[in-house]
Amino acid sequence: MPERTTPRSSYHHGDLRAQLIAAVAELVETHGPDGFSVAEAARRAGVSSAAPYKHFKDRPELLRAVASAGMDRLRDAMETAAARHRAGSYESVAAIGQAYVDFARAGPGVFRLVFGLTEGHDGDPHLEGKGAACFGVVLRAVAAVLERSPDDPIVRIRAYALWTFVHGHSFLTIDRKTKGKFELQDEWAFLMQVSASILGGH
Amino acid sequence: MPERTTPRSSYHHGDLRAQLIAAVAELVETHGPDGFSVAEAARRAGVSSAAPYKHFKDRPELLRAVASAGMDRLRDAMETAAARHRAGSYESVAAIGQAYVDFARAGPGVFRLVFGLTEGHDGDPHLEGKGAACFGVVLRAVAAVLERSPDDPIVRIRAYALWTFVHGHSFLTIDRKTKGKFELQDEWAFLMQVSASILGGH
DNA sequence: TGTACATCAGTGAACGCGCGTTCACTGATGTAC
DNA sequence: TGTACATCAGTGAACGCGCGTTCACTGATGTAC
Repeated sequence: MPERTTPRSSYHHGDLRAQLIAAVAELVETHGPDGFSVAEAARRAGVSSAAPYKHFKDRPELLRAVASAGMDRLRDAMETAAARHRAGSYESVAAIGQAYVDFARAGPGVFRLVFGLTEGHDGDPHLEGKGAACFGVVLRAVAAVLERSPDDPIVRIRAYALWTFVHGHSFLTIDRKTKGKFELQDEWAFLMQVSASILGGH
Repeated sequence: MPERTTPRSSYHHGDLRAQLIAAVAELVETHGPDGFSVAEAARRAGVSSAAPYKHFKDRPELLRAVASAGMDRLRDAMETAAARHRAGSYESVAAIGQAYVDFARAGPGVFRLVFGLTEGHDGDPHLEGKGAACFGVVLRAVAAVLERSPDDPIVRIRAYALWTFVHGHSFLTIDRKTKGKFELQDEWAFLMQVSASILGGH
């Protein structure tokens, strides 16, 4: 449906920037991280193909904005999930993992984009900062479980192992690589079990 | 360097199919899974832009061939790595993981392609079969450690957990998401430790 | 061994297409007086 | 409250580009006799 959802009443749009980001996110979902065009995004926002350039310098900048917005939503989801459980519980850690996987499943294209944007624009400090914020959520949860500082190397390596694991599960899930090999019955139990086996050992 | 490496002597090329696959693999490394064109691949092989169509129906078929070749190399690397250690040892499992990570690091673009080709051409049975073969390598190694059948659900879930973990580490590594968060000192020790903690529990 | 011919793997020119981006423009908005 | 004007966020036409794919073709190769 390449129609804009809310027809514009006035000459000025008022919300174009956000709507372009949303349109690109949709396109990325259906056509992959490179399968969008500025033109198509403009079309979906009900605007001429030149309009986006009032808000974004060029195509890459628009794409980065989409990734950035995705990172924000991810961190938000992780924090909300963690807050629903007692700090220091395995559940709080598993819940972060579950939020992560759910985020990936809800928008595989944006998920891939968020983590695959290394191509070309390596080391955008803005994006890197947001990525670090996400890891911070995991770090604090793990620190609470282990009753250690988030800066403790042990906390860091365990947090990384957990992240790695959830990240891999997310990717394999959205890429349907589990098909025919392995059918996961109870994802929550799986997350709890692996969290425990990574955090439980000494 | 968009030059072909071995200048063609005769009118017939003799090795075009393989050389196109190699050229696309290179392009995918530098420009991402969608950043290649049939035209550029032909140019690199020193051939007219129509020539590839003698070997591949269309662009997607060429891309699938690249993914397929990548899968072959990956399975090969895993099998070779496993064979270097005693069957049933943690080392054999960690070695498979190391081969996997090394493969990803050696060609991040192709690695991403191999696992991200879900877009559009879902469920290519040929590719799915090769994926299953890769998982089979892990499955057999884990079965040997646990002294159980590869069909045992416990073996399957542990193998999946391991795969997940190595897959995630591979992605985070090639996407440089570890930068500033966590510097892995000894990857082999890391792989051994996590293998043990996933396989060692009961 | 020589020749006729079918087949194969290339050529190169051409097509239509959609894209990214620029440009001079114009309608709407907000603010200073 | 009214008006002049700067600024902002759009328009729409145009550009050059490279791509995917097709087509009629041709040179090289292998095989049957």
